[in-house]
Amino acid sequence: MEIEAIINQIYPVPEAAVVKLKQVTEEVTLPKGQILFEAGKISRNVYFLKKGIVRSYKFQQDTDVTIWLGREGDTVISLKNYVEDKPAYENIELLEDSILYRISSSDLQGLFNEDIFLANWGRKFAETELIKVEERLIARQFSLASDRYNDLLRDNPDLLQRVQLGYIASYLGVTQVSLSRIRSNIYK
Amino acid sequence: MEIEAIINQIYPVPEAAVVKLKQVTEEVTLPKGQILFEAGKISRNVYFLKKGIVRSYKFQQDTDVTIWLGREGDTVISLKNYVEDKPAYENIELLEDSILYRISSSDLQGLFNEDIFLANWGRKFAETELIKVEERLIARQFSLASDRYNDLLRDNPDLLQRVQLGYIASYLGVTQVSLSRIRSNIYK
DNA sequence: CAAAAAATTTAACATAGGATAAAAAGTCAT
DNA sequence: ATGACTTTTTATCCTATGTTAAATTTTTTG
Repeated sequence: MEIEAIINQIYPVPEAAVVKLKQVTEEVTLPKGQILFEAGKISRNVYFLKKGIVRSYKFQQDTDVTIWLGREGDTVISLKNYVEDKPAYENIELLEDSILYRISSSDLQGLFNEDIFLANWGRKFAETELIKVEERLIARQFSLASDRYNDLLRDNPDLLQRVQLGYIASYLGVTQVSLSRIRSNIYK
Repeated sequence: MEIEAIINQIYPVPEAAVVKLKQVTEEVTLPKGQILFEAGKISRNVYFLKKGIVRSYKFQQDTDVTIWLGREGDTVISLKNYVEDKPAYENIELLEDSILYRISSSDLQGLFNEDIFLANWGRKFAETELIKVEERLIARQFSLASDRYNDLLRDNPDLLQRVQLGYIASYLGVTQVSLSRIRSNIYK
């Protein structure tokens, strides 16, 4: 997915704004396993995924919980870095060899303060992500793990192909064993 | 809490921008029980809470789940209305007689497109809310209901005073009965 | 202030999903 | 291909939390 398409899919902006963004964007190819963000550290970068898949996870109390999965066209940031300039609470790694567009946070910040279209573009990005996360929080409350699995299967079948089940499990909010049970249809 | 303080607490903006916002702001006093947003409907307003308390909730499968609780200084919006101009999925009601600042979405939208400071202010608002929701989602995974209750007790003791426990329960992601058990310290 | 209504707690029982461990299946390197 | 390692499934047992209903307590209202 090309950078221009990614930008306009988040929120359409005039060509001039796209050009400004492209000027500070660098394309990088990185191998599977590469860590983009590390818990406890500050990274001054933002990425867009041209090709590949990415996992954000948190390690706590001996468990590894997947917070988010990203694919082509998604924006990869560590919220604490991006919003508050503070150390990340999560790790973000590449699950496949990937091609990414990289922008430094300070360049992006500079553009936000200088171009109103980009400022509104950044606003839309955060707003859209906000809805997604709120919907996930609500789904945890209203639906069974098996329903959440079936929803994922319906809406994002490719994720299930490309991401190992242990990661999917905690993304859905259950243990791997439990997800395995769900899949084998003990329930339903 | 005065409108100027609310605005600058979200993200500081120049006085000129505050003035623009204030020009389109109206102060309204509304009684307890008043519905600000209704599921399935579009409302073209945004509110800031000067005084009072507010609850956002969703009714589904015979259960009423509290999504969010707001108090003095908080911004009250329906995400689907605000971001996508679509019908709300939640209801939002006043839990106390309240005083609010009201702005029409179209006025706000107009300011976002005209004033870069306000556009970035709107961006910061969404970003900050995004972090809060993501942290709640993560807490659901890592902590027991009793821990989440104790965290709320520590960080927001006033909410527990002002909001009935049935609402608090689903906000924490448990049933009222379960919260009652937690409080009576069967656990811990 | 008494009656009615609403909110909270308590009790008894049920279950989705967690924990641990072992078996099976799949992947990778030599 | 063969063995080593990783991932997924299966099995057993267990617990936090759900469900329903009844008993209290608190709040509201005539």
